[in-house]
Amino acid sequence: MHHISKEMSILKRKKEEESTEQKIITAARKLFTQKGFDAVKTRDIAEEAGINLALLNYYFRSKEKLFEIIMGESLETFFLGFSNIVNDEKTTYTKKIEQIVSNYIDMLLKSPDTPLFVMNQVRANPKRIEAKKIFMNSYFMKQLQAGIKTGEIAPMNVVNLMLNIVSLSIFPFIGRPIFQAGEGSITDEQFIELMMERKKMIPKWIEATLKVK
Amino acid sequence: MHHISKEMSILKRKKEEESTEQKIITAARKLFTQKGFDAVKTRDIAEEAGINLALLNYYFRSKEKLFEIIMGESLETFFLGFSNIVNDEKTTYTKKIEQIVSNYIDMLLKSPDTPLFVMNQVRANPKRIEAKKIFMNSYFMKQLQAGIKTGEIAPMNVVNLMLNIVSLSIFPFIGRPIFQAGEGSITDEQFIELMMERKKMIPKWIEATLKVK
DNA sequence: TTTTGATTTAATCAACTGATTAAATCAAAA
DNA sequence: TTTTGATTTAATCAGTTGATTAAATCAAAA
Repeated sequence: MHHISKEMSILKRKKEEESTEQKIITAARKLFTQKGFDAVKTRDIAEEAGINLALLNYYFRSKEKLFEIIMGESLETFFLGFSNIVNDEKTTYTKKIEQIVSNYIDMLLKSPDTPLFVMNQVRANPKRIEAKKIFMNSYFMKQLQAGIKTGEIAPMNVVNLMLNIVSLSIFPFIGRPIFQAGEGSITDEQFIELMMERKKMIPKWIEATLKVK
Repeated sequence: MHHISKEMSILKRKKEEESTEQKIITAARKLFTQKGFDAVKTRDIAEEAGINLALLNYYFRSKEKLFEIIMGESLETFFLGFSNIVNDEKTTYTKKIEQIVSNYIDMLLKSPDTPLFVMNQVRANPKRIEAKKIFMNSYFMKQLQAGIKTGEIAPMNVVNLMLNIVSLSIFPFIGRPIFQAGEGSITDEQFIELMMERKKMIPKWIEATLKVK
């Protein structure tokens, strides 16, 4: 019964700084991505959002409901851009490699906790993610196979190629806490700088592997 | 008081299949690495170990205590082999690259959940891990810099080189649930086969990147 | 057989947690 | 001013969870 009024309120609250719904989602996203589902308490979310527990359940019926929203967002962030790039028929495969790398590194510089969060949740609750299918049926895939046929690319398992591109782009963000732990470690600025360099270099490195027999 | 008798029992129980302590640790390792600290209940561990809750607390005073043991094991698994390889003064840097890759892929084929587990825990509770220090002070490092000086290796940030080696080796295991989700996905056997191929190829790919300017 | 320590059973605790409810408050629209 | 909906406060509930305890059982050593 309470929830009918909710929808109407959204229309009313026109251009305020941030709606209560958004405050809750923002807080939930921060905590869920940082600590995972089980480690986060609904009371923590309410506090982080600057509201109270009752209101949280007034907007989102349950912790699970709220979580699913965050999860959906993250999956979209993670796969949507990829899908668009890889199916563009106007770009060369070389250009696509650059775009995939740029896309991931830029995104991860903004949301560094996303990959660990996504990997955890996918493992805990195997979703219908068709990452491999997207790649296998992509225009990018056809371009690569054409390149192999002409000899421009050395024969190789294209799945391994794809693994290489995403590994080099994503892993540094997953392993970040390890490189940044301890004394003589990297500052945040140095890490960003390093990733910017990788953004330039990964496509070149990948190109080099395409010549390896 | 109960815990004094525990130590003595270890001496007694000579060559039985598996001590109760070990059964508990094995169960805890399985569950913790699969699901993380918060998602695992002490009752789950007891059940998985085939004993009861009271006995679990009789051996290990608390869930935390038990967790620290598993965590320590995992960190050791993850970094000890690496440290040995990288400081061997008798092998070439090329050989070291092969060994690092082999070491990680072999280990991860046995314990696929370790990296995600370690990354999660390190982030949640930043430990004094000196991964970067180990690498920076290693003999491997000196060999690389010597190679750059002679021009055998193109000038590059050695941290990026290290990142490349571990990214290519480890990430496929972290991303595994994604590649294996959905319909037209890879079987376990195919995944292992793919990793065996990577074990051969990654050193070659890395070699290729060493020539990139 | 007696004794000792390992293990189980079962009950209990206190704290936490997700969720709900009713009443009060508040701000803004009508 | 009245009304309406958003939000708070405070209390409560039931289920979970980590942990402890006492008594019973069991197996093997002494």
